[in-house]
Amino acid sequence: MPITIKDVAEAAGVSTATVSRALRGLPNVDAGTRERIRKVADDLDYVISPSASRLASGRTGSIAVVTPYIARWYFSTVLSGVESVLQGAGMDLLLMSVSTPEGHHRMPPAPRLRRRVDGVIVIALSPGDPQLKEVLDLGLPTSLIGLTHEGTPSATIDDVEAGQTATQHLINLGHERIGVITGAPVGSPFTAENDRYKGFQTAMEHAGLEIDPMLESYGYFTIPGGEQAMTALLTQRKPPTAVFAMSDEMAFGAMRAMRSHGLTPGTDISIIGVDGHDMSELLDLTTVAQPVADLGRIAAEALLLELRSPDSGAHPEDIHLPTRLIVRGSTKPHTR
Amino acid sequence: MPITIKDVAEAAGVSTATVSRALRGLPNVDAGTRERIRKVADDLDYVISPSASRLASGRTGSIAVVTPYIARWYFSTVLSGVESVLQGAGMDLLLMSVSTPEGHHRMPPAPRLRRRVDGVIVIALSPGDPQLKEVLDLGLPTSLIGLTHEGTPSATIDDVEAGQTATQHLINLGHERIGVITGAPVGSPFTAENDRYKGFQTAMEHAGLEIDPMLESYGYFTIPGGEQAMTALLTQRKPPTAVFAMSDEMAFGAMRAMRSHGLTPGTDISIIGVDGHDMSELLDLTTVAQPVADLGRIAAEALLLELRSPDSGAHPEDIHLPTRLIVRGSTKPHTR
DNA sequence: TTGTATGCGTTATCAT
DNA sequence: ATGATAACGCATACAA
Repeated sequence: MPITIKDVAEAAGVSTATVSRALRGLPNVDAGTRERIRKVADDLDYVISPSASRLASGRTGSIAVVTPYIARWYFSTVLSGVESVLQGAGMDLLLMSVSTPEGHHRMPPAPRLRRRVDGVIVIALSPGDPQLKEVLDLGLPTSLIGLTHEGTPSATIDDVEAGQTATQHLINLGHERIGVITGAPVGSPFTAENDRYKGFQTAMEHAGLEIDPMLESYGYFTIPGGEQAMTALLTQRKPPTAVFAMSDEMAFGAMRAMRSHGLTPGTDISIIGVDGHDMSELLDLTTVAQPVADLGRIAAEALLLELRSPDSGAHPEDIHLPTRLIVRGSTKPHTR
Repeated sequence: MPITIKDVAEAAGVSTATVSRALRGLPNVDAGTRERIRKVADDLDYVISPSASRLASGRTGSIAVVTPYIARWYFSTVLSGVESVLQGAGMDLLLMSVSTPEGHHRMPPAPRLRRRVDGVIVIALSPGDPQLKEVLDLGLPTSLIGLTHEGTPSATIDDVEAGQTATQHLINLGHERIGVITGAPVGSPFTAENDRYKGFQTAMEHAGLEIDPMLESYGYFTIPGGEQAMTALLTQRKPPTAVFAMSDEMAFGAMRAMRSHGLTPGTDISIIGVDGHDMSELLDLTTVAQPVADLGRIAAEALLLELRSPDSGAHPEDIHLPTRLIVRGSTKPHTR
């Protein structure tokens, strides 16, 4: 029923081959012919059949975004950056979540990727996640965001630096008993998390401060988690005077825990996060902001580039984007 | 290079037609044959070619989600609900934003939808938006979320009720000078917004209270917008004692404005929002919560249903999901 | 229940 | 610069 390339060809008095070339902007087409074909196609309201085009060309014109979450600030913001670029490039964006909104696992994404996308963008999956390996094993052009993997291009921030910056800020304010809220309990496989911890360690060492294991807690990168983590820290015999939370959302929860205990963030206990979350300004949270949407854009652009020149050896492995310390009211000089 | 249906057919000693039927679970296939084919396909690691299948069948197996924003709480949460259902149904989800992350306009979505999806889910576009009309005019099975349109199924909350509930709550607390923060300046074309305002009016009328035009402001459904709006209200000669903000995010901004003016939300001025935003609990904001992810799920399920039975006359037009008043510290009895 | 054969709408190769 | 035509890989009507 819909108009096909054949209809256009007949109406324009040329072959389908010429129509195909003309409409795709390929060379070796008379300028006049091309214009005529364009007009005819437009008049006929012709729309190419993606399925047919894909079948014949082998290219799908679409890119999958694999993410553990959709409704969380970091992920949705990255996603918006990615979408922006892909949309501009005329690429279809296939969204694929690895876990349900409730956090449950579900069908692995890899099988659902095969034969239907030209490339994949993976957001902040844990490097140890088997799902990640499966996706990478697909052998598709891939771009990582918020995690690195040997041999795969990625867009990240310098998490070591971020952790160090955050910690150093607290140190500069005179704090010595500095607590830390990480994501997962034990040696997590999360690149970002590990690196931020390294930065924390480095800063502490340089300052000649000791890391008290009792001042370490974890909050799964969620608000409630951060609240619990902070509560745990507060119930120590000797609570910290400052806390480095590895994400703004955990910091939010931590601030809430402080208030529940009658403490004022900043005044009683300093707290700093990482992210630059929309809400951090509102909550007056000091944070090490990262250009999240840009991470998405950069990764998408890198992938598009690779798709266009599958050969060009010089693949920039990992692109680092700068972070920025934003000092607000949640961190204040230590008063003894 | 990849395995095709032909390879499977040969390996299983049957025709491609039988393989096609067997693998798709169609009837009229011997149970044994089907099993054998399944095993062979599995052994060969066969994956169907979507392009070929689509071209031959005419179905794309994918659904587009058209949304004005991706990185905002309401939209990303709806999206996660939608994705969850579509993923479960084995449908591809094509994400298509109508504006850039910066809010700028871009290529209209309608042309990008043609011939590549079986159905469309539209999230909270303004009823007057030309983009919406274009999408609807595509004639594709469509499901709306957060907006209604004559003749198109939708999943929404009862916004009139929500507005009324919120306002009534303030009234019940003894407030009389009640301000309202809407989204857009003049008679906005936004279904939800208009309805919430109607609810506001109704509640005020029933209580015999007058609506002071000077106590109406707008904040574009954003935090900064809400802050400005509240600031405008606070600089009135006679500020309100309570404010109904049409979204939690605007309420957040409003709370910030209050604090900037040395006022405490709840104690000095009561404020209530609509949404049930993740952060509302943290900020102790009273709100009329809506089941956002559910809206996405319901809409997706409705669309799937329609795709499966294009005929079955009884299309439930608009599905209303219940809201829930959550009272927190931002609203308190009026003290004169 | 199974096989045969045609069509789906392009792309791309090879001529011209 | 343009045309003819063979893939591309599957679905489906029709036969058997």
